[in-house]
Amino acid sequence: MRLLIVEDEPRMATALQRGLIAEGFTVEVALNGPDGLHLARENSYDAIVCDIMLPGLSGYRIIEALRAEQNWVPVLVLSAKDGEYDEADALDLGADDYLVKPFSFVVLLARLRAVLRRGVRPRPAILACGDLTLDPAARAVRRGNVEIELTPREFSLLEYLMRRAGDAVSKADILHHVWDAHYEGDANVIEVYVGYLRRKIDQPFNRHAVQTVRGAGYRLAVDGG
Amino acid sequence: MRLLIVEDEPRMATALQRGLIAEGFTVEVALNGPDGLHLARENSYDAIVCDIMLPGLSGYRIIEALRAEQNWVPVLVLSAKDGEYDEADALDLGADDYLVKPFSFVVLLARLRAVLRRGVRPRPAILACGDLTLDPAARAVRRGNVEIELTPREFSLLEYLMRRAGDAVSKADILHHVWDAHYEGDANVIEVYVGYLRRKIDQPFNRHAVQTVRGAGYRLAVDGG
DNA sequence: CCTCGACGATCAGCAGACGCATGGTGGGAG
DNA sequence: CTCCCACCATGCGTCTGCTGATCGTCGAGG
Repeated sequence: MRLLIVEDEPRMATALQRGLIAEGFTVEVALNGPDGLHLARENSYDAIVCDIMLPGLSGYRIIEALRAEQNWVPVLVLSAKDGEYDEADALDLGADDYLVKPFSFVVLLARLRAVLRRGVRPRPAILACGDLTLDPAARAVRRGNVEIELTPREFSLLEYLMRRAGDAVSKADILHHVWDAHYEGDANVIEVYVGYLRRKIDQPFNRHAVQTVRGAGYRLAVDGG
Repeated sequence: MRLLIVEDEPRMATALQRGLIAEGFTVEVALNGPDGLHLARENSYDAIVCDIMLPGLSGYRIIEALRAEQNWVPVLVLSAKDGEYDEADALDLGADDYLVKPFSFVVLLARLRAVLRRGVRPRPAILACGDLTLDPAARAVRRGNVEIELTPREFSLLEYLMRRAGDAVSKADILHHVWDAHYEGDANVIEVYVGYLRRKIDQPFNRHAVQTVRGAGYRLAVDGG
């Protein structure tokens, strides 16, 4: 397992490096932001351990840049900040975990292993199908650069369909995940809401973004219609 | 997005439920370990938020049981313990994240979103015979790159034949698997539906993709006709 | 090679299921 | 009170699944 540590404080960097090497990892170290981003771009690591406060380029920007380039390497953030919004921001930018200094080495190890176990699947913080995008954290939907206003129900429905983009999703599934497990009403609500959604997210002269799969349910076009 | 909360303290459970519902999630609650495990087994959640100290069955055991059954639903653990080894244990058992009480709701949300990003996606499983492909998850059939629209019955018939491509499949088998085990009607339906299929999936100037084996049934050509 | 019977293919038609639009109701927030 | 959101009910047009009848084809035996 090959790791990159991005940490500007030399003593911390060295301590981490020693500890992780002792645990059997292959470890490289960058002492500032730009170097860290450069190394992360040029090499393929199994995970990155990254400080937030870095000279030259903050940890936030590094994660943002990597994710924008479709680089889904797991990133574990270290930070002296313990504000809840700092943590939430880092995670919503695409970090995989967040540890507040001072932290225990055992915990770091466990979290590192948890993050490594998940591997490098694409897990964008913002869902996209063609030029249709949905940001779960900001609860925002856009077609290109145009923001689309959705009601809460419409939003949940679209989010669920986008997380399963390309799959045919049955109405029972939709009812369970977007409405409620013991929802008793008519499945007709789904049809109504798909109708609402289409009016808002479809573009003229294109096919529906939400396709009907007769007898099976609905499918969100991977290219967003 | 459908969540399960397993938490024995009623006030905490209710608070979480309210907050998460307000964020647009579909939420169910279990107030003890056995109920939680039961619900997790019977239903399909997008994520589980699980306390560790539970009456009847600890959170550890729940995760362990689910993972042993190949259930990889993302689990976010909550705990009042702050011993570092507890945390390491939970993560190594297959939890996906860990929060120590008291925690910030904003952070819980962000971590939940991070955990939801990866989802559970065993993708491939696309059946192919020559350039004829069938994707059961997407409920899509194509000849080359051209999408072919099939009705539900046509689709299940083709799926069954493709899963047994190259075999001669008897009409009794087809009736059992595509129709119903105790279907009483005329076996002529099969002939009718094979006809429908051929019209849609055969290419001109080629032999039938679904070949007739006189007196025995039908066989799907391995090369797709 | 021809005949005949059994098996398979095709067709038209119908009943019911399905999906969609629309307008209406009710309840909660401001 | 007003607005908006979630949901319900109705009606319509289309599609699907199936039936029953007819037509075509294969192949064994003479």
